[in-house]
Amino acid sequence: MESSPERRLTDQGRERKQQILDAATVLFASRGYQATRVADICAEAGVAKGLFYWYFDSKESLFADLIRSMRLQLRRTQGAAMDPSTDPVTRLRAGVEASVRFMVDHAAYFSLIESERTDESLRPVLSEGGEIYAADTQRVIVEAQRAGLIPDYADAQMLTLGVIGAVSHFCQFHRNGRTTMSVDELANFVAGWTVRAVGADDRITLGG
Amino acid sequence: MESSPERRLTDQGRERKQQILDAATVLFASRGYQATRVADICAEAGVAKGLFYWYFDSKESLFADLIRSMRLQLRRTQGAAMDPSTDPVTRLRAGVEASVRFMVDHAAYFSLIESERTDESLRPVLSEGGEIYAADTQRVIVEAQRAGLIPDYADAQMLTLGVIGAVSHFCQFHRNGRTTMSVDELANFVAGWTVRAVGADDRITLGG
DNA sequence: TCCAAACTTGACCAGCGGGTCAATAGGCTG
DNA sequence: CAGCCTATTGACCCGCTGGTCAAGTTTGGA
Repeated sequence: MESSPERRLTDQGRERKQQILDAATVLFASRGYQATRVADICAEAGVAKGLFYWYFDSKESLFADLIRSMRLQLRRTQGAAMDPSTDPVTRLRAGVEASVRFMVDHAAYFSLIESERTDESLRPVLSEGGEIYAADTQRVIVEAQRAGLIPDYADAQMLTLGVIGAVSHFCQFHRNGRTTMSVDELANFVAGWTVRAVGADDRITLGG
Repeated sequence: MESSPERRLTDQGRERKQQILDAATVLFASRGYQATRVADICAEAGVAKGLFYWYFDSKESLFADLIRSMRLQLRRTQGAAMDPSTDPVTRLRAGVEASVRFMVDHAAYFSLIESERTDESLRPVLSEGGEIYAADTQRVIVEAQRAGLIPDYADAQMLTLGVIGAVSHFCQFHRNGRTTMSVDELANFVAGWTVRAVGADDRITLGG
């Protein structure tokens, strides 16, 4: 019931908190949120159960912490990915590749998000972001359509959904071991896939 | 502990069982498997708790029933949609459209599958199929590659994953209300998307 | 009409799991 | 050293939930 808004954590305290956070990440990712017991987290972190509630208000609050911290990281990384001086299709390609790499690197996080997407009690935390990515992507696509690089017979919004979905799905397959491609190959393949799907394919002289 | 392999169900019995199945479907879809209590299912179905265990061995066994029956239906539907006398790309298109329609029609089921994908205890049941579906799709793609309708610069397996992923994520977006397309529009759009992504695009005279 | 099997009920049970708490140790500051 | 705050423990609590059971009702068939 404690854990007031501001409580001074010593170095050791911060370390312990992170330790619990890490343990939770691992377990959440492999079993999902619901199926992971607070006792499991504590065991994994090697601390007593009471300590969990010294650092977190509840299991759910820890989850929220986790998600928020990840989103921060993702936005930072993504921002650096696309060179604004290049044409929109190139940027789209670069963005997709960067996203794939990031998602593969942080597989545990994304596995977690994926699995708890429909959990009612967690929905607010999960949906509070996400639209941002969509907006970023859609902007590039619209720009490409204006430049005539993507035919506009399809709704930009649908194309955006497709791109986002493709990235997340291919990464999911990669996590599940359904493909053994290296990260580089995967990133390249997904980029090609989305560019083609979006109708911006510039292959003309491609062959077997 | 009962529910022997063979027990004669009367008409009323079958009806009741279906009733419970239906109630479970609704609740699972909206709250997920873990968060749905057996008591909730019984309340929704309007029967006493004991009756649940007259028709099912356990909560998990009911879940398995649900998944298996749905997979059967999907495969039947898809098979019926693809006319073997047509070329592989046309068949791919038809299969995708049929799948989209089916998934939209049975949104509740697929929402369920999506949400419980990473649940450890449910993984066996969930993954036991799926490969069949993938194999069906991959066969068509390979055929198309052999016929020269799809360039073979890409691995057929990856293209297959892409198709399956696209169908399921577009349907997911539809369930979540991220798109307001009608089913017909959606099916058509997804078919176009996958055909393009796979590299079998035959648009030449398409315009705005 | 009568038996057995199908069906239906709701009280009950056992264990699990999130959360609490009192007690204790350790460390910083005056 | 005294006082206070952080840190840490593990036993304990209690509500919830999957599953059981004994008892009763209905149905189908001989």
